[in-house]
Amino acid sequence: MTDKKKKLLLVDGSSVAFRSFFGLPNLDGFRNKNGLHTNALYAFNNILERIFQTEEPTHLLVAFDSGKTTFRNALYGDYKGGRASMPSELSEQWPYFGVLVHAFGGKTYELVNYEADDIIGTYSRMADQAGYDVVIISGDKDMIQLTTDNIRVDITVKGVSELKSYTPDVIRGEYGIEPRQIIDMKGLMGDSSDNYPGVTKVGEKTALKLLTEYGSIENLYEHIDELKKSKMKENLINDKENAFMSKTLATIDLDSPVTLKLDELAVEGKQIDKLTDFYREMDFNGFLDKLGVASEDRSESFEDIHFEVLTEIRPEHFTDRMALYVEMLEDNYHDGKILAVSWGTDEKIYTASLETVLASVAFEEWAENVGAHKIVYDGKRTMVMLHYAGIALAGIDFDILLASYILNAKDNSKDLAQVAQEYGYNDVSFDEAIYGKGAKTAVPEDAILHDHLARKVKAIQALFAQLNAELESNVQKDLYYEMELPLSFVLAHMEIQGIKVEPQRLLTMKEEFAGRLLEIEKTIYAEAGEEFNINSPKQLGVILFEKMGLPAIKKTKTGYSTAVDVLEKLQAQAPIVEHILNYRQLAKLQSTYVEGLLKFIKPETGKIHTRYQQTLTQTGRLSSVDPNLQNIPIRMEEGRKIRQAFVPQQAGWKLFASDYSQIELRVLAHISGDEHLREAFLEGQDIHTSTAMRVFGIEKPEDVTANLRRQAKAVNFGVVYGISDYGLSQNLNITRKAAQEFIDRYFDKYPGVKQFMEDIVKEAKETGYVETLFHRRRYLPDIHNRNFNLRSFAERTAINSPIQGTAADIIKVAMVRMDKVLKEKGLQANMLLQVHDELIFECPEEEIPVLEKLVPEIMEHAVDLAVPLKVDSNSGDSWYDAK
DNA sequence: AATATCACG
DNA sequence: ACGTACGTGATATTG
Repeated sequence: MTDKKKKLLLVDGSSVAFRSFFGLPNLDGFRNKNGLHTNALYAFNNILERIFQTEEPTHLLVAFDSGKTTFRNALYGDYKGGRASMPSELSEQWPYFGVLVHAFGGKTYELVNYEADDIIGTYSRMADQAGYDVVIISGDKDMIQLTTDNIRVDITVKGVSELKSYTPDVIRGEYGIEPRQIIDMKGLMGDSSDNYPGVTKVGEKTALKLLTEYGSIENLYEHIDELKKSKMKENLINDKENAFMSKTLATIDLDSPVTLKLDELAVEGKQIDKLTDFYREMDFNGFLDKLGVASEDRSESFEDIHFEVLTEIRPEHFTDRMALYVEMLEDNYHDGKILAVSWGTDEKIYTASLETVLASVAFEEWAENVGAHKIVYDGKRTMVMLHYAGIALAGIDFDILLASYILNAKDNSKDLAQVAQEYGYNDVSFDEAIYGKGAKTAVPEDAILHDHLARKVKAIQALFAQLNAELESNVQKDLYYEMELPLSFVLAHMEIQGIKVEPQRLLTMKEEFAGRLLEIEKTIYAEAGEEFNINSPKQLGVILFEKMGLPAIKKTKTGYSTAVDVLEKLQAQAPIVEHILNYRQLAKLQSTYVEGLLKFIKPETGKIHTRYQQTLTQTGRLSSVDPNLQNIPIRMEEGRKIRQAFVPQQAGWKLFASDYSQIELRVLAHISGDEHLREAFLEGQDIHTSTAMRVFGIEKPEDVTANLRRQAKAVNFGVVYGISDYGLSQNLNITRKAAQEFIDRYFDKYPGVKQFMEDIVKEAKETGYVETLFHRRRYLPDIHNRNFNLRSFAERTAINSPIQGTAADIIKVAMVRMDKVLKEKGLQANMLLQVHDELIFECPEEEIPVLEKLVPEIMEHAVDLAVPLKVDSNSGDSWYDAK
């Protein structure tokens, strides 16, 4: 029986720490709860993890440089001179690298007067002689001088994400010299980062040529007379001293006075407790979860939680004010499976299986009782889930997720533990730790599941008061209680209601499109002279710009751009271009809308049930997913026909749609108070025509040509987006200079708008955030960024968000009121969809006249602005016809 | 998992 | 000089 061969892993801690820091430059993304930067520690952990797995070392030493000066400074005062000092963001992490290594069961070492290189060199030689395999990890290429048949050196490339292995053979192959000659090479070349000189004008190539011929610096200088007269020879002679000194500096000491014995470097194995403590301190939750034992281990550190698993639910299990949590793993709650339910107060928490809940009258009575107050996490989700279980949840008083989103739209994590942690509550696990992720997702045994749910309920209880108080201090209680929370109930109803879609209409289109696609495909292949994947921008680029020689107008990160604006410019040059544009358009309709929507029609009801994301956008808008019903085609007639498939749920009913006209510009007129913009709306003028008249100095509206109106419209859009000359020039296909002139003229004519833009950016810089009319906040951390791009982006965002956000607020108010009025009036009409500035209803034909009055009434008076709001309405037998 | 493209307001 | 319009989601390809 033979022992496994011993393997020593030597890590240049200082150099790998530096590489870790600069390889993961996302400083803001990696900070723990105390504000400590953790990016380098995170990357360092990754590299340790990886080399442990791939190398399986029996021994480990991580060496660090010690202090500023070493014996090399005695030799050459400027050694490593001129180096920028360590950034504070890295130095604050420095003390923790050792802690991490020790938690991994490894030793660290540093030695006064010596560099990490020398420690590593010394141990590598000791181990080599003792018959170990040795692997060295460093970011410093000088280290490859240490390679032997038993010593491999891995150098980090691209941060720390990749390692390049050096062995004597690799060095011979790459440089044509032996490892021991590396120091001669460095001696001749010098090293700019370590700041030693070498020989003037001698770089890697020359050095290698000389070494292949003469073998070493010593031998070279012995034969220096044999060299032909040249500038290089002169330099060699002049810099002889430097050459020898540099060689010495490059030479790693193999006999430094280290004190640890090889045996003492044996790996002790991961110290799970230390590692857990470390990860917890750094907030490395992903690593905690990966520890495997972590969830158990973590829950040991949790405070004990007392809860009761009920098998029979009775009225005494409920009191007035309780937290409620319903668990489901699927994102899409329209067809997921409830795993279990938990509810409780500060004193008492219960959990129960779905079966138990369904078998109980008491639960349903409590859940449906508006007077029984509930605090939840993601109320809309909870309502829809329970709806499918036959329970009409009512009485939601507070929604933790919704509140955290209002307090900071960045807090839109699905995970309760994430939100809890941000508010300093840590007694609850991340879902990933309990259920795993990806293919490994699994439901744990009941004991763990119920414990997890009980902790969630406890967290919900614990967070309520704090979040509520923060809403209060931000003056956001109205926004929350009057708008967002009631809206979440309205949205739940809309999602449950769904919209009916005729599969037959889509299937007919599918067949037609398939035929036409095939035809266009054939034409394109013929014109290209070969078959290729038209859907691949890469392959298409090769055909258009290489094979056919069309001019490449724009490039992307990965190659030629083949986007519409590019293709449109090439249209005249080759007929294939137009065919590609047609193909693209049809392929998009086919895959995303025809086939895509068909997949979402519920067979039982013939309806599509989207989900609105109420806690996602940074501006306060909703978004729609699975499927997205907010981007159904309308601009092109071809695509618009998709809307013919969207119909009322029963015969004799109609679809009814109302949309705000120019709501964002009206909002701008209000919040900027600009006199001329306000006047235009008050007088009911066509806003783009009015802008054209002012900006282009035209007297009469009838003199504004279609083209001038188009340009004015682009300027108006630009204003809302936080205009820039470049953006406008791109949009209008004009020069930057011309675009700038438009902007100057606009600001000249609308000074209130200009003032607003300046003021709002100033406000953002002072407070760090901007607000809508209803106090919805958007924080702009980049507003002070030194990076021009990031700062400019933040400035444009400061302008756009209050406008887009106020418009979003307004339609939300309208939705809440609309829902209420429909109920009060006992109408059968259902609100089905929201598309940012538009609401879509279905109703019996006879209710159409009612809606025609009622909906614009509510929408136009959702808020009182300095300009009127205007709403246009239409109805028809399909969404297509409600135009 | 990232990138390019394109659908909407 | 810097390099861009604001806000989203779905699909297909490719590394």
